[in-house]
Amino acid sequence: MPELPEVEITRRSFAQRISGARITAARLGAPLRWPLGIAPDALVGRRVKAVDRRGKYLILRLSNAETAADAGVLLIHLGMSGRLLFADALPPPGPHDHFDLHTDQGLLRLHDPRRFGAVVWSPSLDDDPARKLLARLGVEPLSDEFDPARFYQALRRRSGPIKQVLLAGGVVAGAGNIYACEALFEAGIRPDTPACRLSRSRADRLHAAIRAVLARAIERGGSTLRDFASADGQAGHFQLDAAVYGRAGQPCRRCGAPIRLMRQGQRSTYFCARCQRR
DNA sequence: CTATGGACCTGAATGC
DNA sequence: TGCATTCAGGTCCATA
Repeated sequence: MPELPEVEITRRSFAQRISGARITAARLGAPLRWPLGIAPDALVGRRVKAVDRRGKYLILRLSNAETAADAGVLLIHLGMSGRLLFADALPPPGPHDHFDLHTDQGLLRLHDPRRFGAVVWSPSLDDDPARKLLARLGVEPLSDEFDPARFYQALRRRSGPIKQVLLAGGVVAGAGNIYACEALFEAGIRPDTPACRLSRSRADRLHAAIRAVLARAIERGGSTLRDFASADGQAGHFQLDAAVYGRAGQPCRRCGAPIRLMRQGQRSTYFCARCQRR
């Protein structure tokens, strides 16, 4: 479900409301992608200081309720079908509700039918398992660290198709299947172009397109393809703006040629063969 | 080191 | 109607 914009929208929808909350209980459901790494009861008495984001991970920073000392982090990943809810009260957990964090300011729940998501406790971001999970992520696309010259240099070292390089997230984090397709359309680049063959000026266009597409998607509240909603239940609207994603056979909004669909590494890639060139 | 394919899991949509 | 197949917003791991 969630790429960077959906994760960021989710973060914004409950970060303020949960900030400072004292954990009163925690419950696990069916196993997720990785084990929690701590007994749920051991979380009781800690506070949620802040909610940050790195790539597609949410980071709940915990502190000891009495001493205010740092008390680890909870990394939350939504996988393909995950979604968070945060409310004063929620119905009893159903078969797809795999993590409940009860606090004195509300109940945070992870709902994830496919269970590719995860909730992982780590002593700090610099310790495993958080360190290991975050180590492979590329730069944050909306930060100053993402700059055109370094982006171009990083692409020169990759021979794979640019779409798959973006999806892998090792160069720049956060673009998934929707936004990788959309950014490549906006930059006029065919998704199967070898990353190392992009000129500096085309890499610059792609750099700008990635930023613009992700920023616009956040403004629109993310994409709701089937069931995405923020932690307070708001659906997103970016899917209505999509130029190529999910539009196979429909006319390109720019030139009218039919949008094409191809497989790249067992993922669907949508593109306009007239507007996007190698 | 990089690139590729398989694995994980459930539910909805499609095809015969 | 029923059953099999395909596809879905991610990413880790083994293999070459």
